[in-house]
Amino acid sequence: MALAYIDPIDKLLNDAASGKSLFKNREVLHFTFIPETILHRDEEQKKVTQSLLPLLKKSRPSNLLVYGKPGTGKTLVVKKVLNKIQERVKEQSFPIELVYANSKEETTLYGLLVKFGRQLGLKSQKELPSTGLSISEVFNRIISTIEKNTLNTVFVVDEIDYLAELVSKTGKDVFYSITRANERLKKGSLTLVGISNDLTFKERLDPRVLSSLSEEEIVFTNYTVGQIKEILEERIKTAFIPKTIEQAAINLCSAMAGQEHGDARRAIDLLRVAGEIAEREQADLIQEEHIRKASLKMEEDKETTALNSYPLHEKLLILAVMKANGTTTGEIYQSYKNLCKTVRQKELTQRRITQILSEIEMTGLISGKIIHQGMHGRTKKFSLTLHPETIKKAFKEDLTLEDLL
DNA sequence: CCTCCACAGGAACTGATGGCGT
DNA sequence: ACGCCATCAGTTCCTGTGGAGG
Repeated sequence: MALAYIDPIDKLLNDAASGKSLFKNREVLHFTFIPETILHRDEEQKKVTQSLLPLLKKSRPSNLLVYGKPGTGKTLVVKKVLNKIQERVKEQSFPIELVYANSKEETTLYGLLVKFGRQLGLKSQKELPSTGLSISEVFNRIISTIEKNTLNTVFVVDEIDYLAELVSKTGKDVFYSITRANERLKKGSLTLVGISNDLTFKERLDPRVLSSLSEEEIVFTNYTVGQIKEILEERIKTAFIPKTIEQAAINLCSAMAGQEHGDARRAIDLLRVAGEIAEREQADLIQEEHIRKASLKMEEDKETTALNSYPLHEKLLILAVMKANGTTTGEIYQSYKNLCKTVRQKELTQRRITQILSEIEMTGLISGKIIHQGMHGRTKKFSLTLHPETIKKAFKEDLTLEDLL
């Protein structure tokens, strides 16, 4: 007699296969995927194109600075325009070389320059080692390749404010070198397109750099809730099978993203995650409820990955903050020292701890507030902004922290 | 009005890492 | 083999500070 055993794996696989998919083309819901239509950005597209027009005539356009909050399509528009121009010029003997780098992804100035160099054809370690050279040497090599091949280069620096930070930290004049590189070039040219989220970052820049960097400026305005809705609907047409998503869900999704400074990327992500959740639940309609779940999930995922990516002492500190919730640096430090003792770790100095605390604060996992207690001195009070359960769950895998939970 | 607390947070430095050019 | 360069985590030393309590 056959056993009435149903393999749980088979069951899940069967269910998944029989359950219908809500997606027609999931790819469309990734913001990086460049769609044919970028809605509500005609003005900006025009402006960007206009300022880069000189490239067609083999001359160097002004350096360009593009501002806008996250998810306003800045990067998309810039990339699209440049790609089109590049295509146009392909047949001509004066090619445009397009290099793109996101300063946020590169932790160092050196890394950023290397990334540029790589895209310009300095592929091998020999031509451009990933470490060991001085920054000016890397820069010289980049310049000489441009010259050698007579390239019209366009450097797109995303999140240029981060780069500005890096530069100021090391005290190097790279910006200045880049913006004035054209004076050194006998052949070829170099145009800088900076993209920034921070409208105030200019003020922190060296005035000499500023004058040549921001020859032209374009500001991307935030999307309104209505515009986000239209963008979503456009994507939904290609991404989902018709009639799988409730109108109310779309409204909620655009409203949620709209409140957060009109971030279209977030809205699209939200929709995708909601779709995935609905699919897993075998629902055949995406409803408001799924959007809410998706929002929660994304929030939690973000927190968990952030927590897990911290090194040991940062984790210990978060635990210390958790144990001594809502208390001062001094108390947290005590608590932290105890934790160190139990896991047999050498404790760091208080100076370092304050630094780490403010680093963690920046990511938003904890929040701090400076308080003055008169003759009891000045201190900072920290408290968790997330659920202790989330932390416990995230740290469970870390063996060194096992017995602290 | 002055004092003095309990830290905040800047600056400069160290030591390790990793890899260059010569 | 040697000096050099960039970077990172961490340390040492430091100056600055709002207001309760004298």
